[in-house]
Amino acid sequence: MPEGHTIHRLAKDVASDLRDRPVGASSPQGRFHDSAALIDGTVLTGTEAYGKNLFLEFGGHDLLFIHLGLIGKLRRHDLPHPERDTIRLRLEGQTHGWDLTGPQSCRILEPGDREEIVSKLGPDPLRRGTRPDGFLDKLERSGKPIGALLLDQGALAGVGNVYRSEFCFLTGINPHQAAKTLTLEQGTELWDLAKAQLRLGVKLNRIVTRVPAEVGLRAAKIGSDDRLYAYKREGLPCHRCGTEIVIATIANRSAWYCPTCQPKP
DNA sequence: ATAATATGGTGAT
DNA sequence: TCACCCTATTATC
Repeated sequence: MPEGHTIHRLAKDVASDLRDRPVGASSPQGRFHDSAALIDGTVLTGTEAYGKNLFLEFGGHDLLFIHLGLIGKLRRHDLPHPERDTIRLRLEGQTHGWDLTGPQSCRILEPGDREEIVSKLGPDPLRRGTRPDGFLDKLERSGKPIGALLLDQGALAGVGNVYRSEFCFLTGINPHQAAKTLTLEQGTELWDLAKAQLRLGVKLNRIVTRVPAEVGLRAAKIGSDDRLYAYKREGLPCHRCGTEIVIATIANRSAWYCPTCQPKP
């Protein structure tokens, strides 16, 4: 579920449900009980997404940090909530509530913590006014494969394992190619692509890389397995040339690409 | 019933 | 490079 587009979408949706009103906070699962009591009944004063990191501000000063990790979910429910014994944090507004399960992190930050977290991140293409310089600098110097750099949150914040395979496909770049051997034009193309694609991801609340380029927006009805070009498509024919998509391990995770459309230079 | 898997990240080896 | 964390869903016995 969670790449940067998911977190930005959550920041918006949670804000429109709960912002500027007192929020009920609890921890049915128990592990977050004391911290939930701290913010229970206070006003949600703001939400912020930075890459895959989510910050919720309560009472104008308490900052709650959430990172979903691989399996975490933050789900919206009508009230009353359905029962479940794994809810780390439950937030309740007037008409809707949000349940957090399986997060990698969920804690109240101390002063300075937010700055420390954010300072380790590369530019987030979903944040307004952000420039790609930090990403392009890393690209220029890094001997890592581009498929590894795209997953590095310190180089580019918000891209995950689906988008990295898709961006390499869409730019025709082989994911094994060393980042520093790419041209500035290719780096800029990757940045622009990340910006456009993650924005679309926020809008659709899912990753659909095939739609805008080839089919047009109304093709949201496209078969749910045909939304992507490469991710998890090993052995299947490339949507552009018919060659079988192959799988490789890059930066400890699976990456998929078309050996014809994305040849090694 | 048990195992494998998942759009992530950390900390040990 | 690996083991491990957290949960839910699907696949396999």
